[in-house]
Amino acid sequence: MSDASSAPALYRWEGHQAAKPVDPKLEALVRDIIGKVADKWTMLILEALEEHGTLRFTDVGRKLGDISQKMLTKTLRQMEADGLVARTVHPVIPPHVDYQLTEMGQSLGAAFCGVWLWAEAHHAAIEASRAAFRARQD
Amino acid sequence: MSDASSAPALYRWEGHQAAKPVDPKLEALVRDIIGKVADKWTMLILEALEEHGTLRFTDVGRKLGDISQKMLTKTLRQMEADGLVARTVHPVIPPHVDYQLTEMGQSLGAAFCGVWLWAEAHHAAIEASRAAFRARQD
DNA sequence: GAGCCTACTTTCCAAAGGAGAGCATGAGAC
DNA sequence: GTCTCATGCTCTCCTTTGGAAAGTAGGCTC
Repeated sequence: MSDASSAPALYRWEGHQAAKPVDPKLEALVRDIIGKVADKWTMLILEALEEHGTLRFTDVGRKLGDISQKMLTKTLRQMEADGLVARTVHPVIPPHVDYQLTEMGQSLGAAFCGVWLWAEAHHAAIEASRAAFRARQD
Repeated sequence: MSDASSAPALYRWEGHQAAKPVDPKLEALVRDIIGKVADKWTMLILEALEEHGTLRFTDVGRKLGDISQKMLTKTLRQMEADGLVARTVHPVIPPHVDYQLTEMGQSLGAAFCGVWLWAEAHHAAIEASRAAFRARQD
């Protein structure tokens, strides 16, 4: 309200407050990382590699079960670019490519561990909530 | 390999190994929950509510900054259905709706805390990896 | 020389998501 | 009385993302 004098009277959805105690750059950066890392496929690949150690391209796909090859390629590339997985190409025919977690990938896997445990602990409560919500909607 | 005799010789991308030590039902359920919960907007809303306590609809949108109203509505509804947030409608004009984390939402926020710390701790390393990856691509 | 094997790539199509307008409705301005 | 605004959505386009399936390279086997 303080700076509403010069701003148009219209409600601005995209407006952002200027005064923030934390560093906005760091905030945005962390938010970007979260946006990339908090991806369904990233988490699932992370878990598969954490559990099985080194996996080949097709094996990762099989562990996940229902990922398309396009998304598998894309997500693995992104994770490689972010330094989460190491990609080892054995120059043989037919091609042989191994993927494994880097140290950073392992640490992220450890950080996500709590979320997995949470999901395992609360899946019953979540399903109950969904049922109750559905009943409430009627 | 054991059941390859009756299966077609073609490589089946969508195939899945039958012998697994863990319960496949639980595995699938947890995977589904992770797929829902490991959503960019869910995590960001969770953090905003964790940090600010109770927020109104438009305030949540402002904290996130770049979410569309459609996704905000949809994600909040999903989180409400999953029992992560409580939605309180004050029947006044103009409408006033409050959102706050439930106990379960708070526990999920705590579980994600490790991921936030990881992101804050490793953002420099990630950027370095990205730069190196880009240079490697040339 | 036909086919296979593997890690992709490409193409086409469906689904998800963003931008912006519209809606209901009563309080306050004029 | 009439006009406008404020708020939490909802609806309608239109762009981007993601899935399914076919294609590719190239040495190797039959």
